[in-house]
Amino acid sequence: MVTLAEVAQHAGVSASTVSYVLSGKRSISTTTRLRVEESIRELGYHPNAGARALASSRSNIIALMIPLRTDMYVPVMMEIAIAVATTARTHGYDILLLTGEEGPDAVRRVTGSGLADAMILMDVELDDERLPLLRGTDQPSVLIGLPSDTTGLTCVDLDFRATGALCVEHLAKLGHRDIAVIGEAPAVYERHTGFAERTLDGLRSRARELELRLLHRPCEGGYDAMAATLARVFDERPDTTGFVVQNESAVEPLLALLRQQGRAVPEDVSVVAVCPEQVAVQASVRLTSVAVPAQEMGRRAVEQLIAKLDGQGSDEVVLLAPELTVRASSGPAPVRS
Amino acid sequence: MVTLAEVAQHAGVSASTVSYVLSGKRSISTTTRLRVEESIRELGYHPNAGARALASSRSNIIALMIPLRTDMYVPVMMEIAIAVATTARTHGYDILLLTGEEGPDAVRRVTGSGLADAMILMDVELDDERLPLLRGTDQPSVLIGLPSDTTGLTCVDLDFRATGALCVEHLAKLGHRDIAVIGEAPAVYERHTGFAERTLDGLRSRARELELRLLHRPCEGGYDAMAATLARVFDERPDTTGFVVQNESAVEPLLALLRQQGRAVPEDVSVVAVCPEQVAVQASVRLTSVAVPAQEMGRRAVEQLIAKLDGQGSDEVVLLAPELTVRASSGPAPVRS
DNA sequence: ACGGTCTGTCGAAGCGCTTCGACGGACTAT
DNA sequence: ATAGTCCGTCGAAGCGCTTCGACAGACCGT
Repeated sequence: MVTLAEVAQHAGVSASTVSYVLSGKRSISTTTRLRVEESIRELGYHPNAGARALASSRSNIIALMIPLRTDMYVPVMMEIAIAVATTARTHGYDILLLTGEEGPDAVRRVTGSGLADAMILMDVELDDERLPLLRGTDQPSVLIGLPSDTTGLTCVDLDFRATGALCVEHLAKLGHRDIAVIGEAPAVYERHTGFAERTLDGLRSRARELELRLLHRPCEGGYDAMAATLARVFDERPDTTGFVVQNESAVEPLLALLRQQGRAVPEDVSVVAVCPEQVAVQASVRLTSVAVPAQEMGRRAVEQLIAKLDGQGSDEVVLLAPELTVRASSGPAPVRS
Repeated sequence: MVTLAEVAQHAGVSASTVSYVLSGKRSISTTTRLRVEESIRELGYHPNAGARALASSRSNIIALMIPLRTDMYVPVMMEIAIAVATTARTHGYDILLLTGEEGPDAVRRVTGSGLADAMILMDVELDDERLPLLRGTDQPSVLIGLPSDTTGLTCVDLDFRATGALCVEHLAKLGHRDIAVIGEAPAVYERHTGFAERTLDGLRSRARELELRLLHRPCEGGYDAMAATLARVFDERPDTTGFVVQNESAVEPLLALLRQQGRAVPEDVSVVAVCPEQVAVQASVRLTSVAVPAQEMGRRAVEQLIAKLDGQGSDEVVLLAPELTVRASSGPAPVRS
C-alpha cells in the first residue's frame, strides 16, 4: 500500500503538505499542489480509511438501518436505500448497512465505536425503542418515517396524513359516499408503524369532515387474503364504490377480483392506490395513485444529515407533500339504483 | 469516548492485557479476564473502529456492490442484501453498501483505502469490467452471479442452466410440445446478464434434446408489454401450451391476459415461473415455479468470503441446485384438436 | 536445588493520518 | 528602514489500538 509519506517523498515535500493538499484546509501554492497531485496519481495513492478515521475522528460513513422484515414495501425500501447510497457518495460518504436485527444494540455499537459519523433509520415505529438512544447521543441522525414524539429528532417522510386526506377528497369529489380502505397487513398496524396509522388517520378525519362512510380493513397481500377481505367489505357495506389501497401486493388481486365479480373499474367502483409509480402504471388498470417518493425521501434524508454534520442542520420534520395522479382507475360514482 | 487505556486503568491492568482479553489471542487468567470484562461493561466501552483498523489492518467490513438499476428482481436483490448483512454480522462483519454507479472505481477505492477487507459483487455481467481488477488484487471477493470466465474467482449462484432445463423437462413430461419463454426485459439481455442468458441456454438445449419447439421473447414488465408479446407468441406459434416466465412483473399480466382470452390455466396452458416463492404463492393462480434461493445465495456468499479471509477458501464456483415446486399452474397438455 | 518450560502480564513500538504551533520569507504599512 | 502581516511549508505530537518481545513467577522433572 502506498502511504502519505511515500507520496510526500516522491513529491519532495513533507507529509503534512500532502495532507493539506488533500484536505484543502490550508492554502498551498499552485506549483506544489500540482506536483503533489501528480505524485498521487502516479503512485496510485489512496488514503487509508482507518488512519484517517483515527486521526480525524471522522469516518465519512453514514449508517443506514433498514428493517429486517420484508413483509411490506420492499421495492420502496430498496429505492430509498439506493438513493441514500448515491446521494451520500456525492457528498463523500459511504453507507454502512445495518439490519434491524440487532435493534438498539446496533445504535450503541455504531455510536460507541465511531464506525459511522451519523445514522439514518428507516421503518421507524411510533414509539421506537431506538429513539431514546438517539436523543441521548450527540451523533447526528435522521429518521425516515415519523414517530409519535419528534422532539429532538430530524425526520423525513411523506405526509401520509395528507395522503389519506387526498385520497378521500378525490373520491368524494367524484361522488363516492362509501369508501373501503384496504390496508397493510395486520402485523404492520400491530407494531404501530407510523405511516400506516397516519394514513388511516388522514383518511378517517377527512372522511368525517366530508361525511363519508369509511371502512378500514387490514389485508395481507395475495389473492386469497384479498378475496376474503373483499367479501367481508361488500358484505358489510354493499354500497361501497370507492377503494383506497395501501398495500402493493393487494392491488392486483383486488383488480382481478373486482373484474371477476363483474364490477368494472372505474365505471362501477373506483380504486385509488398509495404505491410506487411503477406499480401504478404497470397494473392491469392504470391506477389513480399517490406515489411514495422514495428517491426524494432518501435524498432529503442524506442532505439533512450532511447539513447536521456540517453544523448547520436543525431538528426539523420534513413532510413531503403528496401528489395524486389521476389515471384510469377512478371516475364518477355510479348513480344509485 | 471510553478508551482501552481507561478500561485498563479501571481494571488495574495494562492496555495490552485488555486487548488480549478482547481478542483472545493470548491466554489470560480467569480472574483478570472477568475483572476486565466487568470494567468494560461498567464503563460501556466500545473499541474504536478506526484505531482497530489502523493497528490491525483489518476493518471487519465487507463491501457489497449492488446494481444501481432497478429494472429487475428488486425483491430478490433486497433479500440477498439482507441475508448478506445478517450473516456477516454473525461473523463479526459489517456491510458497506456500494452502488454500481461508481463502477470499477469503487473497487479501486475500497481496496486502496482498506475500507473493507473483502467484497461481494452482485449482478455480475458475463464480461464484467470489474473482474480484471478483482483478479489483480489480493483482496478476497465473491461474486453472486456467474461471469463467462471464472478463473481465479469465487462465485455463488443458482444453477440457471439447470433451472431452464428443469422447467422444460417439467412441461415436456406433461406432454407440452410448444413452449414459449417470456424472458426478462431486452435490456437485460443486451447487457449480457449471466443468469438470463444461462437460463435461456438451459431451456434451449434441453428443448432440443427433448425435441420441443421453443420460442423465446424478451418482455418488459407490465400489462401492455405482456399483451403485445403474448399476441406475437400466439401469432407465431398458435399451438403453444406451455409458458416459462422469467420476469416477475410479467407473471400477473400473463395470467390475467390468458384468463381474458378464455385460456384456462392449467387446463389449456401451463405456466412455470422462475421467481421468489412469495410471488409464486401470491399470484392469482398458485404457480408451479423454480424459486430463486436469495437468502441461501447471500448466506453462502458471505460464508465463502469468511473462509477466504481466514485463509481456508478456494476459488470455487458454487452452483445451487434448482428445485421445482409443482403448484396449480401446470398440468397435462390438452389433447390436440 | 536447578535449569527448563509454561503461563500470564507488561511496556513499547508502531499503524498512517491530521493538526497545531512554529518559522522563514515576501509583502505591506508606517 | 522597521515592525507587523500573511502565506506556504515543515516537524512533531498524538489519535486508540494491536502485537512483539521480555519477563516475573509457578511448576515440572531429575
